[in-house]
Amino acid sequence: MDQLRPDLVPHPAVRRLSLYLRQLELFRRKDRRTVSSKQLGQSLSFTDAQVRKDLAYFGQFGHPGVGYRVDDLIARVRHILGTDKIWSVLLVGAGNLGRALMAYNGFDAKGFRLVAVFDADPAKIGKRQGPFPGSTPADKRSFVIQPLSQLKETTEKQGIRLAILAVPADAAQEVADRLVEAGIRGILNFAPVSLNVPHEIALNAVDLAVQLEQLSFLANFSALSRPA
Amino acid sequence: MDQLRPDLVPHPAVRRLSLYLRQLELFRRKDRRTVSSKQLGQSLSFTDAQVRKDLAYFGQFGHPGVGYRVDDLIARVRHILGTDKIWSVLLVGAGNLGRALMAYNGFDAKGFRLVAVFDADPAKIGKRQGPFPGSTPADKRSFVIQPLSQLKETTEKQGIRLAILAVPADAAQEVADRLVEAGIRGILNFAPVSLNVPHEIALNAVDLAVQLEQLSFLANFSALSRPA
DNA sequence: GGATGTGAATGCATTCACAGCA
DNA sequence: TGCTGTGAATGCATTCACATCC
Repeated sequence: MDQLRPDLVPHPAVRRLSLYLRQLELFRRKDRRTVSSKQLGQSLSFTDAQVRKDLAYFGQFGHPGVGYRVDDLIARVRHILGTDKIWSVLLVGAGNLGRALMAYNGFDAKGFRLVAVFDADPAKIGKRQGPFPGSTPADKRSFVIQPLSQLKETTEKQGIRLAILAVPADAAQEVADRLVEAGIRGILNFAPVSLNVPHEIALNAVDLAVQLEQLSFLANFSALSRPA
Repeated sequence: MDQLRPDLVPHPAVRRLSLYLRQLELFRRKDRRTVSSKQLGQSLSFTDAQVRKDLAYFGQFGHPGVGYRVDDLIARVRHILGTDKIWSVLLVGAGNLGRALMAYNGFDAKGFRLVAVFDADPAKIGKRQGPFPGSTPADKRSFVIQPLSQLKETTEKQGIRLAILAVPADAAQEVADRLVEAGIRGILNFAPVSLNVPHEIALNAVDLAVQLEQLSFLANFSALSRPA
């Protein structure tokens, strides 16, 4: 696995790997010990062959006649995805979405920890956000909003490698540049713009409008293309 | 265009169509009158051939020697995506993410309008959320949280066809079932679970963990696979 | 010259189908 | 028998390359 050449792996396969992990964790919560490619596939509407092929890109994890041991496969997939270690993550943008992300407490279980929050607005800088209602008693985290000028220092000091970008569209590219400059290795962009970053920086985007437009397109025609 | 068979169109092409639209609107704001497939492609890191092929799935919109008229192409793409009309959208889940979505005011410009919000929590029902700071003066919208029991009635009365699902994972499937029952045609799911819905219902999912895991995978190897 | 639209060629990803193992 | 892992076959999507038009 450590000799894995990730550029030989189909991108869609990596995406599905995350979904397999999510389902496996669900199976484990239900105390399932093993799962077959068929069962795992069905739970996600993929074929069994797809599941086996995807997993086989990364190694031989299964047991013929038995399936995959749930615990074991979870550990393997986490290792492949790199989430068997904890990633420190920073957030830029303490607006509405930013606050929702600060309040979200599903990060830790997935191997991510939000450790710093930045914003350009002087009115917000230095203010403390949180702790948030609904967070577990053990997890009364809160964040002091930092100015962008501290991006590099904080990133280096805290060994942060991933960033979530939740700023207005017209600020996004500039912030992205500064993130790269600060040494960030991957950016999750929620701003509705296409960012330019050096090719060695991992980039992922979530655009609400794009998502809704897909639905709009499909929903317009679902009546027609219904077979039954 | 109205005779378009959307099942003949590659799914990735539809996704890119949304991105083209976003870029076109950007070009228009900069008062560009026409744009070539090459320019449009470059702005998104696609090839010019990709852009032309994608657009050609839907019709002949370009002018040889000139390119595409920005205004015209925007109108065409909107029509294809179905966002030349306004879609009423409902939201289920008035938690942190739900609140961020209520406060978001980019919906209207894209052809969507959030018109109703539901939650299962009796403590929230009947309460008014908003208006939200940062919204334009003309747009002081607010929402009275409705109980799920009103899902069907509200959906029908207001002609709502799309839903955004922002509830905890363990409630998501049940809510999805009720949305389908209420006559919803498309669901955007933010809960980290795989939903089962009838195939004629359009479904799109955004899972924060999945997004971050992709970055984690890529960032782990970006140092290795750097060519320069 | 500068651009589109599009068949043909290529390249990827998915699916099939089966040998081999528990 | 039940299931994995995997080459071979298929099916999609992307890219090429060029006829066509302004």
